[in-house]
Amino acid sequence: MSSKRLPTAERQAQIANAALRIISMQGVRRLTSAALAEQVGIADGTIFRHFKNMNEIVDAAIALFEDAIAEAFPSDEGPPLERLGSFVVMRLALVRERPEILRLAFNDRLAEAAGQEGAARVGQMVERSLTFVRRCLADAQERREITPDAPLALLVWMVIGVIRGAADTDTHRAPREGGLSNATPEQVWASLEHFLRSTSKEEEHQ
Amino acid sequence: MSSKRLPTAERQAQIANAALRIISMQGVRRLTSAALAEQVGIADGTIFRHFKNMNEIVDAAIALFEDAIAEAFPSDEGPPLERLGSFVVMRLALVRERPEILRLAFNDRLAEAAGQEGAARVGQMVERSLTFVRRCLADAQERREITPDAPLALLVWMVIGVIRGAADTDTHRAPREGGLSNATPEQVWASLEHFLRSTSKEEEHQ
Amino acid sequence: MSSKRLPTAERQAQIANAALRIISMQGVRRLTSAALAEQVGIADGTIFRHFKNMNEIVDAAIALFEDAIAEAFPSDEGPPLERLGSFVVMRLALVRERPEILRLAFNDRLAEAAGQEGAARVGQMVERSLTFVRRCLADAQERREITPDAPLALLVWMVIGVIRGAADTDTHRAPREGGLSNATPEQVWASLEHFLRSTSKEEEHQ
Amino acid sequence: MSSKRLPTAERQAQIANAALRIISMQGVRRLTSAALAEQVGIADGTIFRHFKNMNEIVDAAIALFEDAIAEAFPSDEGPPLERLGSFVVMRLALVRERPEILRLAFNDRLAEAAGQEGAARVGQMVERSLTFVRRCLADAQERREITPDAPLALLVWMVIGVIRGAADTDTHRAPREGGLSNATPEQVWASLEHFLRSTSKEEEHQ
DNA sequence: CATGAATGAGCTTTCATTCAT
DNA sequence: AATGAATGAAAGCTCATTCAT
Repeated sequence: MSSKRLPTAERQAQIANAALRIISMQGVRRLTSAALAEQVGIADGTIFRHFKNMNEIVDAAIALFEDAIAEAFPSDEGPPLERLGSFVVMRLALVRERPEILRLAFNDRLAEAAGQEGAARVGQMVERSLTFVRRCLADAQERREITPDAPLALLVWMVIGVIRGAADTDTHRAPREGGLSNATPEQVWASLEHFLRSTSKEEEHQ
Repeated sequence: MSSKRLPTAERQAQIANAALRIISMQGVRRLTSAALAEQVGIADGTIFRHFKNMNEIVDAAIALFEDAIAEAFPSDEGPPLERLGSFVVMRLALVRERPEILRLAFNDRLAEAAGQEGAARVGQMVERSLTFVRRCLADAQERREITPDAPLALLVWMVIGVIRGAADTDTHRAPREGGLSNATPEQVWASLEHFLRSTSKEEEHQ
Repeated sequence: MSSKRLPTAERQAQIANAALRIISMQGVRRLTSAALAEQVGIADGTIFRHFKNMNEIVDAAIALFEDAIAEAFPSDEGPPLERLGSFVVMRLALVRERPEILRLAFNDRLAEAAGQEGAARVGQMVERSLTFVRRCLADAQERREITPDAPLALLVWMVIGVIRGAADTDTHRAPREGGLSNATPEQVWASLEHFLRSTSKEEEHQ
Repeated sequence: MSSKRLPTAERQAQIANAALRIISMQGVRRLTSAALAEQVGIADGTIFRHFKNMNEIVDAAIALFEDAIAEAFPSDEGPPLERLGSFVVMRLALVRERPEILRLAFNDRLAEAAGQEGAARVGQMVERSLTFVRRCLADAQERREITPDAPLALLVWMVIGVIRGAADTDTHRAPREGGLSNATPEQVWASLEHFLRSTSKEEEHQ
């Protein structure tokens, strides 16, 4: 898959990506130095010219994951439901483009391969996403754009649930009637937003 | 952890349970015959008097999982939102009582340890749950108990998202302000139901 | 294969016979306590109620072998070719009736399973047979019943070769044209004797 | 017993040879990866960089056996007793030079270690040898160089018996009076040929 | 006597890691 | 930088042997 004598930086990237791919497609148990070497197209011993040991490879894979997630955060400015919309759309796009990334977030695989410290890093990114969503929703509730009497956590779970569902559907399962697999991220968000907003109308009418 | 000379059936149950626990708490890579033996309190060789090999242990663990999930299905009778309510409450209760079970469903760990065939079995239980939820929601939409213009898949993901969220919150993370960790399953469902129903009121007013 | 609560002596015989059978039909590597137990129809632990350990089982099997061989020795009296004839006929009969016995003699399997001391015992029985044949042939040479200028060892090997050949043919291979598999032991000996004697005629004619 | 860092091909040869040696000198049960590694002078894990598993090691050993036997076949041309003479001499030489080879042929050890398929391969080489001898003898009978009224199978067994006897004598037992251990292969064949031919003279005289 | 659960040593195999080439 | 042979520590599994029931 790869030729000879690349600079370490490039090889490191190849290896980290291969690790991410293997973990998310075949599982942690298959993440072996031999499997990595084969994917990258080098001899197994060569792996350790570029990384001190397997832990550092998983660290590098986590870094890739962190970067990808970090890029999929919209700005903190603007009206809450707009911020949330950007977030959802970006995440759904990420699901489509790099399905392996989000599969890891909802799935302790990377964490497992990474041990204590790595698990914490993955957990932090997840936490940061939850916090982002929570803040948007809290603001929206305050502005009465969505119903304020639904517990915040419930709303967060529902929004995150949609992203998870999309991640699962895209990767595991065949498209299904009533599914949203061929809806664009924007269409999905439109439906979700409409649904969230609709709950507040009721209050106004009261 | 255990006394001596138990009948095979009992040991098998102990071992399968230990496997479930290890996979869900420590990850597939830690599911070793030594770890199992230690948890059960027997020597490692003894494991294989009770199971032919590790695969069969994972199979047994999957069977436990299947049984637990199968028991957490309510009847198919009755009004849709009532059925859905029972389902959600049962699943949330399962999350509280046996947190390791649902962590597996949302988490390819068991599947990974189990290979092709085992993965399929886990997938089927998940699918069956999704189908149950989808049917309840479709019926509710038909009866106009919830808004009919939200895509069905979206609703399914939101409901499932709540269960997943509960599963994650309960196990991974410290309770948090705005969380629902100390709400009872019934309270969580009440909020969720209120929220779902509120969306249909709007239509009536139009 | 067997019922419950037999006296030790009987079980010992069953077990030793089973060992002989397994070694000669399936090979030393398959001689395990579990395999023995299964053949005899008892639980594996029970084996060691009747024998202290596997070595003693092999010893007992060797004893069976020794007895069978010892019984297949004719008297030392009489004209040499007659003695030799009895010997050959008895051995060929043994090949037919209990093929596993002679397969072991020509085959270090028992010896291998038995270690140093057991190997020596098997070797002794073989030696005793060789010596018997050698003596008959030497006497016959002296009496000019067979040619005296063939080296004795050569004659011994040829006679033993016939017995080995019969042992192999009977067990391994399908009967073949030109074979002797359906000749009686007596017929085989008649041919062999005729052949041996024929070599001496020549001398007489000189 | 060996230095470090040899190319795989060489190590494979070393390992296969060691396997052959161990099987024939110590028995199948002693053919363990540890024993092989020790003989070759490497660590046990290293064995499996050169062979996928023990089966393949036994296969390689069988290949060595096959090659050695195949080389010890003379041409099919020429007068039958001359062909047979070459065969016998070559085999006796093989016995002297590489005693482990022929011990395997007369001994199911390799076959046992090799399972079904391997056993068949060993059996074929044996069969091929028997066929060669049978054909020589049949031709010789037709030409009246040896007596035509001895059953062919009997003659085959006697000739093969001489080779077996030599193989056994050389390896197992101390040289003995009346033995042929210090006769050259050519001398043994001379005696054997003389003996075989002598049987036909008789007929001429009749 | 018989059973079968338990043990622990030993075997095959895998794998991260090192290092001579 | 790259290779691939070598290492040694597990991991999975087998088996003789013990012993509570």
